[in-house]
Amino acid sequence: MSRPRDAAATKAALLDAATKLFGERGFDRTTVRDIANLAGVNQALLFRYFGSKDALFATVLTTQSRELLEDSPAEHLLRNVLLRMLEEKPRREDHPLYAVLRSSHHDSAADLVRRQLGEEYARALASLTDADDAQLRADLVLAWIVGIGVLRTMFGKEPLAGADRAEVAALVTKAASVLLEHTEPG
Amino acid sequence: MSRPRDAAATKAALLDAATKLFGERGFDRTTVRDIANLAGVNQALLFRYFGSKDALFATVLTTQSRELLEDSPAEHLLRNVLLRMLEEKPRREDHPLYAVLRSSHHDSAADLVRRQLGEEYARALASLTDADDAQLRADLVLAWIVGIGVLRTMFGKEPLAGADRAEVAALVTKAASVLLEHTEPG
DNA sequence: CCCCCATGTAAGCAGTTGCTTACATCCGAC
DNA sequence: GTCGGATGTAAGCAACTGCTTACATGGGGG
Repeated sequence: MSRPRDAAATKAALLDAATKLFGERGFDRTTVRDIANLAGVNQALLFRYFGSKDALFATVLTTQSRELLEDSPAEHLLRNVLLRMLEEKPRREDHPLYAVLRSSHHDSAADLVRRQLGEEYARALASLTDADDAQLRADLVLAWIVGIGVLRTMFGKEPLAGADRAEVAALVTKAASVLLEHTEPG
Repeated sequence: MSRPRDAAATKAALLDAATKLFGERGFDRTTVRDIANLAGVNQALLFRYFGSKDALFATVLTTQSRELLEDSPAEHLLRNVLLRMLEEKPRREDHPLYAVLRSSHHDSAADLVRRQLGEEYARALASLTDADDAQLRADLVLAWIVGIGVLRTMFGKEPLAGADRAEVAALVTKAASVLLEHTEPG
């Protein structure tokens, strides 16, 4: 009884619950029992379908960011990521960055995934400039996005936390364009 | 035998070990046994002198923040803070920032860092511009500095983590000057 | 119809965690 | 000296963790 026998729905429920809890509490403070309860699923199924808590975390990160990266052409990536980060009610679970920030891992598969994500964002941003140090410039822009997320959601720093999205986005894109502009011929 | 009977030294050893480990691993991934071992102290003493792991964490943060004081002339503040954030090893006073970032819950800890960030840095940075939204601009610059620290020390993101300090500082100051410049009369 | 396996469940295992307890031992006050 | 509290030690407890196992069950293919 109880659950409909539907593996796909069960997996999805687990992934949703994990996404929410990892984003809100971080990896360590989220237990597999919490995830299973929120999903309304027996916790043994979590291991059947995802293998381990680490693997589930990795799956959460990759699926989340794939969507964002694929939906945004490079020239709009900065703005899109920024706006997502600046949403009125910061739905923490919405952005994998929050899960990453609240879970600092120096071992395990999750660390690898985090590295890959950073590379993907940086590569996309680096394509916006033809400067010699494009990669470094991209890292700096990425750092800015991360820092804004940290101050807003983890520290609640005012006035940034309560600032108007458009205003913030305008200031950041203006300043970041100094780093990401193409050199004009002539 | 073993330890000299010196409560003050024991407390100090525990506090030092806790400071180091909380900063490196965060609250959750640091165990009281780790702290006691690093301090060379029986773990029962940790509870005798600090009450609980939570209380020890709070003590670490408050103790450190009292040490955090840096006076730089406002015009050089950005550069000084930047260079400091780009140092190879984070300073002792920088640890509360990372300790909090690596520790997912602890609201009081977040309050502490927020207050420091606001009063120490943001106010000074805000004095660098006369724009209406000086505070917001200062927060954004501060967010950048924090983000750079996160990518370097927590994520080890390359090429940023291994980049030349001066080069990074040059790029950041150039882009940040867009936000912090004074409006020219006429 | 029946069999079989994908799906779901209940229970528990081994390791770790924060914290406590019961007990030695030292040292200063008297 | 000796008494008592401050200091240090060893052991263990109860709860929680990720994960596994042994077992029900239902539905689709033969």
